[in-house]
Amino acid sequence: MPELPEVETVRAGLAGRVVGRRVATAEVLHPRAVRRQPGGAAELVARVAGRTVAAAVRRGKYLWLNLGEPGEPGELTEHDLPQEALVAHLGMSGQLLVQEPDGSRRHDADAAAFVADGPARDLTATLPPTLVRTVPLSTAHLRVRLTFDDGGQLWFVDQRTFGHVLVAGTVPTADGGPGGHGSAAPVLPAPVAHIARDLLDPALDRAALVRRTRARRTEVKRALLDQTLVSGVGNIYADEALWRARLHGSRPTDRLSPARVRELLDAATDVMREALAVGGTSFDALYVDVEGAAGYFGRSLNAYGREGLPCPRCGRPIRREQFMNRSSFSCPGCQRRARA
DNA sequence: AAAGGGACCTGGCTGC
DNA sequence: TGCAGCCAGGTCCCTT
Repeated sequence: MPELPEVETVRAGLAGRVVGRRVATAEVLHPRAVRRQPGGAAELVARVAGRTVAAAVRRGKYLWLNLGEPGEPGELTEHDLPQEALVAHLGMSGQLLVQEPDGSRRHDADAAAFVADGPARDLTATLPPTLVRTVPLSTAHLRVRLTFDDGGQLWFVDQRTFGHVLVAGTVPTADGGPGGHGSAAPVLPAPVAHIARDLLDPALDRAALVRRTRARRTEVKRALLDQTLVSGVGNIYADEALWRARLHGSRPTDRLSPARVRELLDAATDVMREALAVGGTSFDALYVDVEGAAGYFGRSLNAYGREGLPCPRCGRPIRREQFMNRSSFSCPGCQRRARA
């Protein structure tokens, strides 16, 4: 499942491949993929055609392509504020794939390889053009296709159709900082304005986040998953962060000390940084059947998907519980429930 | 107003 | 073997 590290891997790939290219045409092959687009498919096609991609930006699990003004291809500079963006959310199973005019296919796995081996793991670095790998690819779930002037294409592929794309206008950020990772412009698409900054965002006010978290009257896992509080964390990284911080997800946020909240946020930050360093492999979890969720994030998962397996810290079998209609994995020894 | 729960999806897997 | 039912979960929307 794409959470922050996976979406960032995709964003880095787009930054290296589609920025600077001009969209010639767009096709919507499944209406549900554009269900959040006012005006529907026709509107999206009309608003994206003729626009040049100025930047690939991400906040949490949302990513977007800033669009240059129509009729002025490539004229949008870093000093201009983008007025519109093509927004994408991958949902559960979405992928953004670049197909080159010569028929070669580029996949986000390329970006993963680069992030893993790249110099200083610089997230802003563009990808070397030599890094091209052909991967098997199915058009069975192709939902939206952009074709660039040079014949290259950007595909939005999504099996479970929880993802979506739309073109939207931008609004200023609430704090005046950059809208997201990948652009310094202090704007972000209106449909993303309610999404909080994520844990890898340099403009994140961590002290304020600790205060806001403790002000919530809810369970701590629910808070971690609330994208309006802090973004980018999904079910998998939430469980891993809670395990590292030795907290059970049901603990009330307002009874945690500031130090404990900081510890948890640091754990979530660390686990996502580590996943990003190996490119995030959660897409494979859908297709690879190895010991439940094993195969995802390699050997690094300590709790998620490990029901019955020994806790790497204390050896007690990891337990599985239902929470928010999802599975939660935790160690009964290291992660004690809150007292009643 | 904040918090919590259900709906939306598809395909692989399980069990009868 | 076939098939019904379960399960995965991110986000929006509605109710309380």
